[in-house]
Amino acid sequence: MAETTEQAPKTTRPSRARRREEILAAATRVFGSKGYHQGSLGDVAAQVGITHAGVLHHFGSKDKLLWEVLEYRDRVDVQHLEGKHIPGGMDLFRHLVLTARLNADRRGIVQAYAVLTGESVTDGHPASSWVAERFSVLRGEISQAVRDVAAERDVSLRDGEAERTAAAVIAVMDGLQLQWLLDPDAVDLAAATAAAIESILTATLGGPVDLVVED
Amino acid sequence: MAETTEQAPKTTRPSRARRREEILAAATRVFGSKGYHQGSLGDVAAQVGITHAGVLHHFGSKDKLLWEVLEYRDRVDVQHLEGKHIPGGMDLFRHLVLTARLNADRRGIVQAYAVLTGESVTDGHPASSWVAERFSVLRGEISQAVRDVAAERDVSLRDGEAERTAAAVIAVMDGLQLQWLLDPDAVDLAAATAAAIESILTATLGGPVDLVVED
DNA sequence: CGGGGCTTACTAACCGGTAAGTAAGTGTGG
DNA sequence: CCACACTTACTTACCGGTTAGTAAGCCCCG
Repeated sequence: MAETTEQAPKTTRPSRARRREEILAAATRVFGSKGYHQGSLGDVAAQVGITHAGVLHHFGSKDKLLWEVLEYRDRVDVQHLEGKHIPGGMDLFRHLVLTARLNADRRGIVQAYAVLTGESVTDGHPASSWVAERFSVLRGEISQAVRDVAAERDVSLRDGEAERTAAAVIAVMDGLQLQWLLDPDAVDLAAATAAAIESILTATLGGPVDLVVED
Repeated sequence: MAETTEQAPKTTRPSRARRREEILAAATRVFGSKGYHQGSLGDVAAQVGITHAGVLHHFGSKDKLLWEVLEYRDRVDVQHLEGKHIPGGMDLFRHLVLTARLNADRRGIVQAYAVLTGESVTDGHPASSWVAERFSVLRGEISQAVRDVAAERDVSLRDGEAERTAAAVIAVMDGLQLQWLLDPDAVDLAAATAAAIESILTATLGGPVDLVVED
């Protein structure tokens, strides 16, 4: 594969920042398609046309690269929000449904998330605390939205019901992603996610909800 | 009879069947705690006090060992059914809730399932077809149960709604397991699973469902 | 002309799998 | 009832391949 290293394809060598971004994008693809343990620094390096030592030059170690990949994913994930901060109340659930719809065309990122999340359950995995923290934050945000909407509608919630609902919403999104990744024809990610969230919310709030999104 | 001491095999070598079972149990622990790629044959072998070549003597290759581990998990998983075949109709959902309750005390098996399922999303993973097949069968069984219960109640389902509901039920179970594994204090596996399934079914069937299980 | 970006070269650790040897059991014919 | 043939259950040794990480040096750009 490394034929002639001779060639100056670009006018200048990419700047440090740009090169790092290239590597992060490549690492996302590699870790997403092969997992963290099975995806090697050599694989990542090959995708940007350098050697694995070149990658280490920028990130120091594989673990540090993973951490930056995870932060990078977060950045990309909220990119379409375009500055507007993460919504609350019923808009949060519309945002989740919209995200699922967008995800149906971003298989790579979804796969990276699924693989790393599953892998993080293994003992001492470098991503486990990141994933756990992420779940915790998400549960907090979503359960707050549940409480807000319930208050708005004068619905009283049982003890811990907001948290249970939040966990269920996250769970159904992750679980559907998994099934969709393994068999895209068997599961319509956007439709199934919307229907499931609607079911869960309707049951919790005791009345119909409107998740229609137009944009 | 009097002469031939039908001795308990304490000092003798374990029989083939027993040894294989020992190795399968060890492999379940290893793959569950470290994943398939990261868990080595040496790890498995050490747990039964032999070398990695000894493990290969019994199973031929690491891939074949994994396959038998997956079947082994299935066997253990339905063990509590005690001969009675997998139920249908509303009993199937009660069975799922019961399984979740039992799983809360079988962390190892749940972890193995979660890790291998997540890993299976990677390209060319030896377990991917097994997991995909498993999801497919489960969706089929559960969607049939949904249709049966709907017919029983004279509820008409929209096109593909039974399948969507089935996918959501599986998804919420898997997703909650993931969150529970990463933070057992934050999620009550049994309660959250029961509540989520009840929500989804209630929405699909347009009326209350009874998931109470006693045994 | 200096330093960052990168390569080449190397190391030490593992990995799964194979081959060959060995000790212990099992079956059987005389 | 036992000797001999054969099988089973491993072990030790080794192979080729892959891995992350280190060290040192080259080269191009500003």
